[in-house]
Amino acid sequence: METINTERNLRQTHLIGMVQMSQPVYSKQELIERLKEIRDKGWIQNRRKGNTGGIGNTLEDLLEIKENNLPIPNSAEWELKTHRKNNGSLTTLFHSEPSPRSLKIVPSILLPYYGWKHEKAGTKYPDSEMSFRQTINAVTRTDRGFCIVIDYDEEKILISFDPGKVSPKHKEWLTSVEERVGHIGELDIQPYWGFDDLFHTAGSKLLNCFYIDAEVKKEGDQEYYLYKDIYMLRKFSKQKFIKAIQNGIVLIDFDARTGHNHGTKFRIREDKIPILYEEVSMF
DNA sequence: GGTACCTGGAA
DNA sequence: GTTCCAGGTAC
Repeated sequence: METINTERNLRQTHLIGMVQMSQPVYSKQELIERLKEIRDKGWIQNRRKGNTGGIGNTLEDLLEIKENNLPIPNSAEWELKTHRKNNGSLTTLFHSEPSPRSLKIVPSILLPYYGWKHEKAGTKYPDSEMSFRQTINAVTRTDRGFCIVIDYDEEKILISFDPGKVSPKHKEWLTSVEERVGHIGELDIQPYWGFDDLFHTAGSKLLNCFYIDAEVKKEGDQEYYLYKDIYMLRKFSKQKFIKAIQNGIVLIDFDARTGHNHGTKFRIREDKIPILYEEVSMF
């Protein structure tokens, strides 16, 4: 395993890499140094115009790494996450489709029976385009009546629907749901994630994490990033994770339209990622 | 080529 | 903070 730590060598390795060899490998301390160098460069132009993931992709370009493949030892145990400061948006932790998987419950049930007409149906998309987008937490129901329930006895978390909690603004939608489903009440089949499966997915992806909190500015239609706060987070905690769900800090995000199910995400409120870990370092 | 993942917003 | 939404890749 070779260690590369100069710009020139990185470039050479990258060129060689294009014809066959592996990426450069850093020690964790060297990766932190590289991240600090990038921070010290100041504002950096987005290199992936038109892609909303530009902030993360641009950082990956600067590190000369492939997506989701950190060039450090035990890279399978590490994740690189980039987040925009001050935009209030959620950070995606990982994706996981709910059980029972065989039912493909999102595209086969939630979207057709509980979805609504996509706002761009008839323009960008076909007239029949449906949408089911819900960001759901365990503390309050959404205005369409969905929430997360944690069942400690059965060791699973599940999605609940209460038509009595649907906001009046969605009255027409509720009526259409009743017509489509045939009756109204709790979901006949509640999507769920078993604790074991969930902890396995979360733990294997989030065990350790480099988390970069970046500032963003825009000049014209061009974005610039300042990769400012560098965190090293170690030892993902299942206990803290389930508690964060219970407290409404971690949410479940359904994200499907007819032509594209973006997948079901576990997401966390801004800047809260460190609370999921036993050890937090900042650089 | 379909499904489940990845990276994330804007209002 | 909530609601609704985006372009991509791995297999």
